[in-house]
Amino acid sequence: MTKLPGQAVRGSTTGRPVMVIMDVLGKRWTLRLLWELNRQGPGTFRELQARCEDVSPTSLNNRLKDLRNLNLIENGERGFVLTEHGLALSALLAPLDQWANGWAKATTPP
Amino acid sequence: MTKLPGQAVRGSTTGRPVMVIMDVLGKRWTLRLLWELNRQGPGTFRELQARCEDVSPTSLNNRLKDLRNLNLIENGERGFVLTEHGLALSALLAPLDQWANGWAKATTPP
DNA sequence: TCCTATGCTACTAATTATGTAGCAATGATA
DNA sequence: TATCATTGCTACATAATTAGTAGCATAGGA
Repeated sequence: MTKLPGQAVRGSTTGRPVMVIMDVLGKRWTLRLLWELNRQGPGTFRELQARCEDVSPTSLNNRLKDLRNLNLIENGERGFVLTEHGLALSALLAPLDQWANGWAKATTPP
Repeated sequence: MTKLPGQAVRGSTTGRPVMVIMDVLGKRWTLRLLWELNRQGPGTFRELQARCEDVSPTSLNNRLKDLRNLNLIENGERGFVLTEHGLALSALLAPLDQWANGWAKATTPP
């Protein structure tokens, strides 16, 4: 199910790590989950469901499985937590916010 | 079809720009396309298809539509080109490569 | 006129996501 | 001890998205 580094993914037979990560980031809710875990910290299953405005449990569970298999999150005391790697990855996403604001301002009429 | 900034997307009714962009980035091939356009420059429809290891024309066309509607790519002389905003966005993705290599090294056994 | 390359569409099949209901396990409460 | 609430999670049916194959219309060059 979850594709690990070294394994082929859709669009890349090489298994190059960046291709593997782009494959999971290209699944629905993955980016959002990393975003929420980074911004609001650890959360339980149902908390995360609420933060993502009622993502279905099926989808949430699948994404959590993916992230766990890839060593990006783990089960902690207070629910699901970013690992060291997950934290670093989600930190890379932080500049997206500022970029998006400038982009939206220039792209859409007021 | 394509959701513009200010419009509700799955998981966010606010239309916040960062949510809108995470919605499209969460569709298959979006990240990969930005990646390829940034790394290898502009390309024709069929070139991009090849770079993405034979993505179906249906999917490619849908993603190109999305990116065009969002002012991230445009049709230039040599095919599809990143706009100013698209270039800035894809530049944000560049650190993913280095991160992924470190992550894979630590995550998977040799 | 023929050939090539362009972007792109129709159509069907496969994969993935959603929505609803609810389960088993754990721990607190009464 | 018998509830009760919360935990992570699953079953199942439906809907939406993606993929694969074939091919079209247009434009340009030989």
